[in-house]
Amino acid sequence: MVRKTKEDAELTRKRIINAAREVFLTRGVSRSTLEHIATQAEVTRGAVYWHFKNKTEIFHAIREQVLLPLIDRMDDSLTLEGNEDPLTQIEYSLCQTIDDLNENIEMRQTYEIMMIKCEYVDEFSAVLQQILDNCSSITGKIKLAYERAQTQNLLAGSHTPLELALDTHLFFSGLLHMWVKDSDGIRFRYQAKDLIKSHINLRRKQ
Amino acid sequence: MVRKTKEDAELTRKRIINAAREVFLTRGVSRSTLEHIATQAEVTRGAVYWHFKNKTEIFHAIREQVLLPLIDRMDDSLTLEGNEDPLTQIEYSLCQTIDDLNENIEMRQTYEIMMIKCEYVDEFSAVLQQILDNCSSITGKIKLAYERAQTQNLLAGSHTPLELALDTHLFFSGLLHMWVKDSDGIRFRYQAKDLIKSHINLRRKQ
DNA sequence: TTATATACAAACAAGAATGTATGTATATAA
DNA sequence: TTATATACATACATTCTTGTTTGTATATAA
Repeated sequence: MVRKTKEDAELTRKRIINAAREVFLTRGVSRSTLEHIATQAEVTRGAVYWHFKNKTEIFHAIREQVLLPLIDRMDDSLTLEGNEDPLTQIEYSLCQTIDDLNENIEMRQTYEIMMIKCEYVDEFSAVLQQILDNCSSITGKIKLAYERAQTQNLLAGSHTPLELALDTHLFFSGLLHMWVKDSDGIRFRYQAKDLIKSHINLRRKQ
Repeated sequence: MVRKTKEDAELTRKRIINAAREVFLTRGVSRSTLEHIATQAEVTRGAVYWHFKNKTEIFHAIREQVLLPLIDRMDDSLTLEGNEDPLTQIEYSLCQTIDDLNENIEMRQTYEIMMIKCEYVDEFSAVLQQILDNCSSITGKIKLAYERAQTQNLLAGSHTPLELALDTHLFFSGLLHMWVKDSDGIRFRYQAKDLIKSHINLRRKQ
């Protein structure tokens, strides 16, 4: 039977997005067909084509649903002058992301899709540039925090905030990739936050 | 015309592997058809099916061609007692990998395929476990080097070799991912070795 | 109250990709 | 010298997907 009100239609749209996330996760983006997604969403391909032009548009919808909130949160926890010292602020910010991954299924699934269930070619290759831009932005935020740490004489050694920020960002990128791949949780998921703490302590003057 | 000798056949096999690497790189693994690969290799699908059971087998052939030599080299440069101090040994070992990526087209292409042109589902998901195992192995090697560094009192701070090794490995994982994504070279490729040097200096007692 | 746009479902047509089966020329072993 | 296995090329049948088109029930605006 046909959905009726605008609210119903919006609900259908969300069902399709959620269904697509599940299907992408288990079958990979390429092997997922609109029929798979429709079935999972308990609608027909007609509904899918009504709400989205094609699979790529669904993909982007999934990305936006999760990534936009994340960037905001990351921004806040790093930029806002908190009552914590800057190094602890960085530590908490990274740990917060790990907590998010653990608690938020949609975010976890989306990260997994973006990292190991998607091929960045053709329509998707533009996403790579977005990712790089995003990284620059995050590194910039971390750098600001390290600058404050430097001003407050919290840092061990004589490394520039930029060096430290790049190193931290690369560490965290690696950690996220491993976190996602380590679906058993044995190698990285359980100790992710310890690794972060340890990473930050490396820079802390004792 | 039909290839004749065994040497010719082996040559055809290699042509197919090389062709597949190129095709995978530009079209992604999923969207690459055996017809694409055959055309690129200037043979027909008949030849491809003669040498390989299917696309997955070609994928694994590409992986083995590059990854096996790499592991050996990484092993050597980290395990062998060189005349360098252990920290420099780690640094050189990581830099060596970057040099390899810059110089060896096949390795560069293969890394790019494995990281951003492949979906790890179904037949490919087993590769994830291999990657994790590989990472454990590399982390173990790095840890040994850090242990020697500790014995020689080269380390700043009071961090365990395991902590340091995990941190270094995650840093390097992140770096490789960024290196691959940064096809312009602007953000990471040009300064990759500086980042490594900086990372190692962070641990060095001055 | 009626016309129209909305929100889908269902049917259709076309192309693409895969695996297999068959054909064949040549090297090689007997 | 001949039989056979090798190393492919070619042809075929089948399945999957996709995009589009058509149909239709219902909400909503006029």
